[in-house]
Amino acid sequence: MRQNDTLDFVHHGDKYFLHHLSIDCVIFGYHERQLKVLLLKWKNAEKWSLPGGFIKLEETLEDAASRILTERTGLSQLFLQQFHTFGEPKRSVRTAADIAHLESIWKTDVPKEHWLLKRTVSIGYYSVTEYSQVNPQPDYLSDECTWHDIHSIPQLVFDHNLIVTEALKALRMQINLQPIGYNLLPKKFTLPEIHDLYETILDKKLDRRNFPKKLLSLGIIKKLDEQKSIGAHRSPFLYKFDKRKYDKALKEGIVLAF
Amino acid sequence: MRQNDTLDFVHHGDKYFLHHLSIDCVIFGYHERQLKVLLLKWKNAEKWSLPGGFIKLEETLEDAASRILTERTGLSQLFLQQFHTFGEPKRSVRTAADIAHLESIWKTDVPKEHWLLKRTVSIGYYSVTEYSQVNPQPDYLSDECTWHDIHSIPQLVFDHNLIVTEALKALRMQINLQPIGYNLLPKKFTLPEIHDLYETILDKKLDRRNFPKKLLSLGIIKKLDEQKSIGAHRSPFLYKFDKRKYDKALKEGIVLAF
DNA sequence: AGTTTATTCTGTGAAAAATACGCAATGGTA
DNA sequence: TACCATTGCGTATTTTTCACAGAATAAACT
Repeated sequence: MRQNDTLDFVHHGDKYFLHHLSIDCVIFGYHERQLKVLLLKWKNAEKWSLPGGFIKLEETLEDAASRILTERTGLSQLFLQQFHTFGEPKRSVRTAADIAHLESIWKTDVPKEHWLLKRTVSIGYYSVTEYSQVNPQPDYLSDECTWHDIHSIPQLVFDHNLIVTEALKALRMQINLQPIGYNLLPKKFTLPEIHDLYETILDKKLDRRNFPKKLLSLGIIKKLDEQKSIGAHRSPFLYKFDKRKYDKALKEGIVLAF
Repeated sequence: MRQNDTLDFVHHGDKYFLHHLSIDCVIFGYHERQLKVLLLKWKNAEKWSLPGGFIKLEETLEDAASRILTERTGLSQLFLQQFHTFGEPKRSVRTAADIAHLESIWKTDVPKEHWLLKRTVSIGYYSVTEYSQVNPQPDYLSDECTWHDIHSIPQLVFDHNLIVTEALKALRMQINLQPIGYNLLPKKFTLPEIHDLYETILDKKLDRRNFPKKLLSLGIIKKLDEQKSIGAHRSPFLYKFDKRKYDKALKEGIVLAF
């Protein structure tokens, strides 16, 4: 089955997919002050890569990104954001195939003008998710599918290290223009929790006293009368997002300038 | 000659260019409080379009964007910035060809799987230039090549109206993170001149008295001892960019928050 | 067992800095 | 001397910075 899938993809993929184009997804995972990236390890290869794939002939770019992500990792319903398109001439799927388990297929008979040997331009998407509850599943092309800390990313195939760097840059810029956290925090959360989230993503200290003021004055978060017990310390108040104002800020943009 | 070029492009372009991919450039032109966009009018057609073209097999995306721009408009050496990739499934060059002077070629014999009929994903680039000294020249595919005020852009082919809107959004966001003006103003300029530039691009009022403070405190511009004569009015002081700090801000980013 | 002390985290108010804005001063021309 | 765009000044308002008081619990002590 799986071997047939692979053969079909290699030999007939050119009829289903746009040539020269691919999509790569940088999925950031957040949990308890840690920011990670989801990487796949190809079968019989030592190098890691981003989840990626091709675009069907009659599919929007967003749909393709979403489908690829689900196929490769089992994750779905993520908010994906396009951030840059990478197209150095030397990029091609061949390099990948060389180190993957497709090797045996190539060795037998590979026409010089095969679609997978062509130069490939890749459109980059990123997303952020809470990773503690999620259990990503590798597909038939991959051995492993695991989270890697943003500070210790291994060497990746092609220009994928560059893609991760650029995605992180885009995410950090985006955070100043759109709210974040609705999908990353529990329904009710404390100020330290959302504060930690922002500090981790931006990788810098944010003043504990000023931080809530902006979000509160914009009405994006609201204070509740409840408090959370956190053991041997003063109980922090709980907050929740004001979904209407949150969505409005998401749509129209804001200037947080953290 | 020109007809031969066209025929060669239509019949053999598939051997020189990446399929399914194109580049569109939004060139903003600034002059005396006016922001315009450079548009081409195709021969024998009433609709306007952005300058665009295809990517050669062994060419970086940036080189392609730069080459396309020079070929279509005669402009060169512009700083181009990639901002988004557009790929709705219905996009194809065919729609364009239908209304262009290539019509006659299509009518005779056009194979269903011709490369120009395929779905096309377009990578968007933008730039800003001083347009008063520039005289854009249409190429052999176009009748006209003229500047259109940002507030009265005609109906464009495909999704080009959307591309212009998105480019403008990206430019306005970019302005808050990087300095602008080095290529748009004379070596020595007055505060009102650079003030007008920012107001025009952002399309909103900026306080006349506080505006210079940010640029001066960041050291990006420096006051000179000279003044400029502007007729029957008080002579404004001249300023110049501090190229080192300007380039540093360009590279590392700043937060202007206008 | 009850009380005190120590620790660690949350929460706010007051001072400083930056920004907004009205208004007056400047300088060049007619 | 009237005009007008540019410039500078002074005060009101907002935003940012910063330090200490308060709360909750565990451990130590009597």
